[in-house]
Amino acid sequence: MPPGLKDVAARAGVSIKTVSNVVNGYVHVAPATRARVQAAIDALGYVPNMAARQLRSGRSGVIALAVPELQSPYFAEMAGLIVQAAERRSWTVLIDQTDGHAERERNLVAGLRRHAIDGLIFSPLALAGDDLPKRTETPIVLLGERVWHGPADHVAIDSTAAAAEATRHLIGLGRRRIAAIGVQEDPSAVTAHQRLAGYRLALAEAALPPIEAPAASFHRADGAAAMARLLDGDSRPDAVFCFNDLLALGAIRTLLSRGCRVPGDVAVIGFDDIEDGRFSTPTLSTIAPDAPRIAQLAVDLLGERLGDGSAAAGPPRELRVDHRLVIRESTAGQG
Amino acid sequence: MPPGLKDVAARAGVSIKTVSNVVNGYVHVAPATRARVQAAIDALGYVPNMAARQLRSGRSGVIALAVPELQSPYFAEMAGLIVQAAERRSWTVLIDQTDGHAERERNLVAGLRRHAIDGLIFSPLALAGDDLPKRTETPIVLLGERVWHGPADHVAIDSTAAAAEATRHLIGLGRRRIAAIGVQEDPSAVTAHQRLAGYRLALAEAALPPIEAPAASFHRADGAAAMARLLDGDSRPDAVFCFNDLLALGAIRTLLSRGCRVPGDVAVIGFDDIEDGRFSTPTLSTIAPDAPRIAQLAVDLLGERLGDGSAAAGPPRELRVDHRLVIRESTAGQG
DNA sequence: CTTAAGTACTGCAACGTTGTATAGTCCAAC
DNA sequence: GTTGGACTATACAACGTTGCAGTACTTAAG
Repeated sequence: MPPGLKDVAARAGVSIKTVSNVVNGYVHVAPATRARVQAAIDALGYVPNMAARQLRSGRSGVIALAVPELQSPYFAEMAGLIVQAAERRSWTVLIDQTDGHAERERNLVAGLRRHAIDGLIFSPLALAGDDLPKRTETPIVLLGERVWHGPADHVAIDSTAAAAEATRHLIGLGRRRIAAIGVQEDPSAVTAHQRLAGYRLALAEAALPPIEAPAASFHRADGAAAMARLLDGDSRPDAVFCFNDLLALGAIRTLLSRGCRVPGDVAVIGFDDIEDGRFSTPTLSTIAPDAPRIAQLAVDLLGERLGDGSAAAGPPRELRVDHRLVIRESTAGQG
Repeated sequence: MPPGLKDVAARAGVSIKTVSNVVNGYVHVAPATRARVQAAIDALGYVPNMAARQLRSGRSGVIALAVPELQSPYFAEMAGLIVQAAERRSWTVLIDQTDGHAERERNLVAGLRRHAIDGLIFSPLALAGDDLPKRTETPIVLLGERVWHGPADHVAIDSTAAAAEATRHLIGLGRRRIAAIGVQEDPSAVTAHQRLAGYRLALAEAALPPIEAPAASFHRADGAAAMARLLDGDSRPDAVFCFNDLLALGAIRTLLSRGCRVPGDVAVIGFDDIEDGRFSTPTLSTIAPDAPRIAQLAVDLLGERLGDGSAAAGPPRELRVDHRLVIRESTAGQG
């Protein structure tokens, strides 16, 4: 049985509350007493019991991060950054995988773990904006592209504008048959829809016809399969905008294994700027969201809502984060 | 203020304990009472308070997973698998990033969060076996290659044997100048040492000279840099065994960008079988640990230690998991 | 000398839950 | 008609912590 305040108090010859005061850095404790208590704490190896603390205070010091899947590098990198940002506030992060199932996402928000976490950073995949309850027990920060004017705080880049930029880059290379990989029918697939919108916008500006290839999900295998279908079809593209980097890496794999040169025959651009793309062959042009800033802002937003002060309430905030077009070999190389 | 047992009890006209009994599925509750209580629970949206439950029971239902970094695909994939395995026991997983700092790893084991977690799955990078305390408050399962006969349970593949296999594969291709990338001086870098041992073993069998290239850490950039140094040096290799897949992908990037053919001029093999290697160009030969099984066993081991029954005590267990040599284009391709 | 303010510390209650002890009811068996 | 057992429900105490109220002493001001 680990020692409690009681045991420390007995050993130091003071009351339980005094020990508590020392632990919490309360000012009015005589130096001599403080030293005596501290000695007892060290001797017994006392560690505060978080469960009891939480029971009293209602705060656990734990925030949850819900992502579709850690196996995707983008989410893994984001998770890492959020853990780092949370650490600066000495919060711990509990990671939930939703696998993109709407029901799991709904359960999460409905607050199954309501008492265990102080806040939730949520990167929804299947959940549409309307699915979120108007007011939630624990503050929620939404991550990634979302419908604006939702009921919760959210941090995102302007996905549509970024997609348009990527497409315009391909157009600027002189390409005319520009395909998009990653199209999804499901109306709740907001990411796919926003990137598709940007793609269509840019093509319309240049009066070029869209070539839209669906993808069941956003993994390498889906990109490889979609590219294969495009190559087997009637309208072989000379450039492809993939809705994320994994799709792009899969597409490049198919292209190269069929003897197509990248970017010579087909230029490819992705989205997310995962580390893989910086070392792939060819290296991958992409849209780079300012991921560290997204993580920091998400944590800061939670921090404001949790601050017992005034800023806790207030209307949902929508923070937009910058992105950059990163041009690498897959669109500008010699291959 | 969220409702508690008290509120439900008042609404259903029963005692607090009866509500508790309903919630916990205690058998001897009259059907009528149960229904009435359940109705009150639903009406109020009662959710048990985990903090209070933990305070009573000493169990939080949370296990921690400590990995060096989520940004590395291998650890991200492993984290995902462990979250899935834990979910089957309805445990949640709290993820800690140690960044490979020995001090952070030590703190973790010393149990800063001792009261908050029921168990720890730990993938140490900097911590040597001796650093672990003999007996810990919370059960610990070690992941990845470890010195055998340590003080805690552990699950690992036979890293040395696997490294030897990979090296023998290169020898079998007829290569004679076989380099290793990922050598680390630090005696606590167990992974690097074990893989180096396997490499040396296989080379010694074939009476071939070792060519050993250090790497500061196990990222793509380190692999790229190490490969560049090898190519600039005197003994240009015709094959490379990289201590993990990221190093290998970095090495391949350097080779291709300098006009070397892979595997034509230099064959490359990695270790871990991360998803990237299945879609890179060329696809990456590698050693594939049975990762889902590692995750499952790690969680099961914790489960046994936490089982209030008999199996809780007992000497540390060492579980070995299978691995496979996966041959892809980077050693067997046409390039 | 009285009052007020500040310092150092203590004791009690409460957070929401569950284990143990207990009490009452009902029915069957002796 | 008593005894014993199974069933149903309750009361109380704890788990370890902290907020609040309160006591006792010291110092400074009026």
